[in-house]
Amino acid sequence: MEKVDKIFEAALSLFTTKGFHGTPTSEIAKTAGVANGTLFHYFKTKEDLINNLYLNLKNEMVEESTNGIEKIESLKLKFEYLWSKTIQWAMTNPQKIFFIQQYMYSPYITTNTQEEVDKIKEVYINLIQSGIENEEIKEIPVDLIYIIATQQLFGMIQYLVINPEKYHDSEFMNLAFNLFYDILKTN
Amino acid sequence: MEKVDKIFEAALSLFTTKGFHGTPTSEIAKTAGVANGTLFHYFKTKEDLINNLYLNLKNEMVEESTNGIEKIESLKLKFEYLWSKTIQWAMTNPQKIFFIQQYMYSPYITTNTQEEVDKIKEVYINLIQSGIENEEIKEIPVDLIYIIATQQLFGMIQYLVINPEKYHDSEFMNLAFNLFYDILKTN
DNA sequence: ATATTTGTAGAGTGATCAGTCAATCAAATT
DNA sequence: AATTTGATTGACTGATCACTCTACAAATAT
Repeated sequence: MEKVDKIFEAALSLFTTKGFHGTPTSEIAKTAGVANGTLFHYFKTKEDLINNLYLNLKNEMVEESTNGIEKIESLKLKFEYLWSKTIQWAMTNPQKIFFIQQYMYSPYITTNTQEEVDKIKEVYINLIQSGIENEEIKEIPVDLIYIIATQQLFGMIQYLVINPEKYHDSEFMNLAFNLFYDILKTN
Repeated sequence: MEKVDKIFEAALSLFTTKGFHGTPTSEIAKTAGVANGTLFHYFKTKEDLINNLYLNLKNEMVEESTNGIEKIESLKLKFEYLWSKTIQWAMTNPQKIFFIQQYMYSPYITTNTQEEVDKIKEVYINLIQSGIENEEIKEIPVDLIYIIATQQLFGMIQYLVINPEKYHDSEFMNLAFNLFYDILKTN
C-alpha cells in the first residue's frame, strides 16, 4: 500500500473520531507508519491533507455508485441503482460516509475543493435534468431536488447504520426506496 | 446582556467560521468582551462550552417551532406549522442552524449531550406517533420518519439560504411543504 | 557512470493555547 | 457590621503542535 494511502487511511479514522484540530499530524504519521516529514512531503499543510481526503472520498462515492449505470435503461431503475449502490458503499464504509457528512460544511474544506466536488456531482445533476425533460421527474429546481435527495439518502444511511438488520430486509428496502423516489417522480 | 450569553454568541460565530479547535478560548473571550478567566468560570472546559451551546440552540429551535402549536387542530396543519416555523427561525438565524448541522455528529458533542437532545426532540416523536395511530402518517419506524423529515428539512433550509428570494414565493413554499408532507402522509 | 530529482526520515523550534491562580470587587446572607 | 459566596480579571505556564531543516537513500535521467 502506498504511503499516501496509508496517510489517508489514518487521517480518515482520526479526523472522524477526534476532529480536525483535535488530531496532531504527528499522530497521523505514527498511525500511518511513516515519518512526520513524509506527511508534509505529500501535503503542503494539514488543511491540504483534509481537503484532498475529502475530494478523494467524494470521488470514490460517486464512482462506486455510478459504475455500470450506463447498462440500465429505465430512469427509475437508474435512480434505484444509484440509491442502492450508494447505500451499499456506505454500509461497507460507514466511517467514510460519516467523514463526508461531518466535514461537508466545515470551515476546513475550501471553496476550491467545493468547486471540484461540484464538478464530480454533475453526473447526478445530468440524470435529474434528463428526468425532468422526460417528464418523469417533477419540474422543480435541479439544485433543490439534488439537495433534498442527498439529504434524504444520508438520513436513510444513518438509520441503516444504527439498524443494520433492516438493510437485509428486502421488503423494508423496497419501501425505503419508494419513500425516496416518490418525492422525485411526477404524479 | 448576560456575560454567558455574550460568550455563547461569540463562540457560535467563531466555531462556525473557524472550527472548534481552530478558535482559541482567548479569542472567544475577547470577542465576547470578557476576561479569559470569566469564560472558565462559567464553563469547566472548552468542550463544556460547545456542548452547552449546542444544547442551547437545539432547545431554542424546538421551542421556537413548537410554541403555539397546541392551538392548531388538524395534524397536517400542525406539521405545516412546525415546518414553516423551523424554516422561519433558520432564515433569521442562519448561523445557528449552520452550527447545528456542522456539529450534530462531531466528536466534540458528548453522548450525554446527545441524550439530552433526544429528550428535547420527543415533542416531534410524539406528534409522529399520534399521526401513525390516526392512520394519517405512514406506518414506518418513527426513528426513520424523524431522521428523514429533519434531513429533508435541513436540505430545504440550505436551499433557501442560498436562494432567499424563494422564501417569499408563496407558491414555491406551498409546493415545498407538499414535497415534505407527501413522504409522511398515508396515500 | 554521474548527475539530478524524488522519497523518507526524525530531531528540533518558535509559536500558540487551554486552563490555573491569586487578587480584587460586588452582592447576598448572617 | 461582619462574613461568606460568587463574579471578574488578566498575567502566567507547561504542554503541545504544525511545520522546517538537514541528511541520507533510492530511483530516474543524461
